[in-house]
Amino acid sequence: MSTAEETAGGEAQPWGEVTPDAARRLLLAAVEAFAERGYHATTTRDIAGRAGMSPAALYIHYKTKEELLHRISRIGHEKAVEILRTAARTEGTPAERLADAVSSFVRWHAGGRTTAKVVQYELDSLGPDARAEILGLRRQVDAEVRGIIEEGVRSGDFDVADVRGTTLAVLSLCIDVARWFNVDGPRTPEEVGELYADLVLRMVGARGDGAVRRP
Amino acid sequence: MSTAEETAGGEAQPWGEVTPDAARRLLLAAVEAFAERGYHATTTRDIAGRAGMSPAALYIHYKTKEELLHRISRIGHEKAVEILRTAARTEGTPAERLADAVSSFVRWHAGGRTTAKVVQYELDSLGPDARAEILGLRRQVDAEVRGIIEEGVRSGDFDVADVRGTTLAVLSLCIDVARWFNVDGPRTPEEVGELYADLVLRMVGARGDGAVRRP
DNA sequence: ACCGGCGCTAAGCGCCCGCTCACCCTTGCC
DNA sequence: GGCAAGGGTGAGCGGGCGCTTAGCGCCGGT
Repeated sequence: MSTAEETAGGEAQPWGEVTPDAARRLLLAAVEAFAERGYHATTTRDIAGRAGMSPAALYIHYKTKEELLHRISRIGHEKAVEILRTAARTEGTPAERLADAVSSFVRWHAGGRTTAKVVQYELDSLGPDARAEILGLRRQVDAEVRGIIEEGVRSGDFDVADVRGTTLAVLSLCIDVARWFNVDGPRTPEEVGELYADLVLRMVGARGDGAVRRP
Repeated sequence: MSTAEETAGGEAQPWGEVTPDAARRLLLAAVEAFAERGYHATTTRDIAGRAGMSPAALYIHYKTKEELLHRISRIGHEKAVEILRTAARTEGTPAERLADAVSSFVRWHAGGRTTAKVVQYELDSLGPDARAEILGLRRQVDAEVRGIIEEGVRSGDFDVADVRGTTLAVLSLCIDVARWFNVDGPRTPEEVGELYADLVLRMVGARGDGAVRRP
């Protein structure tokens, strides 16, 4: 009713749901710092400083430094599940849905590289409980992609020998974008998304898509 | 002349070239600790403890904690270049050489996951000079794979629209194995290597390999 | 038998970490 | 205007960090 809830276009700004404004600024500062230097190398003083506050202010909104990472990780993973679920539920052939899933997932990793890096690579910095919770979300991510591939195999659109292994490889390819993508590099997130969608369609042996393969 | 220099089989034990025995034990302990907890979360006391020595002993063989990471990273990257160079220089079709490069590179990441994790994911923990040196080795890694793909395109064996982007994707796929591979999981490094070689041949549109694609 | 030197340790220095606490402004309600 | 409440601050705590230093035991050479 009040502020910043609209998801009109599709992405809007990602952290609209974090409600006290100071808490959001702190979270955003933490994302930047964690992405640049890693969780363990980031100090609470650094996070507070980036948010324009004193070190003590952090502990009004978050119990510990780890809670910051936990919150970031959960929100990020929920977004990832949402992206893949949306692609999986649209209408179209398995090939179209897989291409949609891969290109939007890659766009998210490339465009929001800062967030994605923290979400994908700082999992081990969480304690056992938080870690276990996040692993549940990762299983959902895997299940969405595997579902599309399985359906393509059943319908004969895909030719895949090892469905679980190929699913893993497809996700791995998308996730690793967060490691190497460079905002100042030669490619836009959209271009990488398209390239990767083509590559993945080839990986699953999709008929009649991507490259010229019609006799 | 004296000890442990033979590379007979191909891999032997990886750290044979680190000469004072205590220095090698420290390096091995550092690899384990960095892989488990990350560079910044690892203490020099932990490294020395794993090697069965006092904290001060570390500084007899290494100037700083960062020098340990630097040494590990350089040795690992040199091994990576060597693996790819060997595959690129063998005789055979581009498809055979690419499959060889991918499967052996993946085997290295999966089998030596501990080392590979440190080598591939702790680059940013190095200082600017060491980082720049390692980036040079990474450029060699990229060049080896790109060379094979370019040759396959020239000979008409491969069908690739974006050579640089595809090279990046192939390497990315292999490297990310170090993140997810689980020694207690269902796949051996050899199996993953074969699966990935097939997937990569499909990515480059190789004719007459891997899956049934003959009319 | 002596001894120089190397590999190693016990102790500890100075620093900065995550986090706490006592207190202070601002704001909104009566 | 009084005042409770909540967001914010300055100072600082206990502790663990990377790294140093003084000195000890062992070992090969003569």
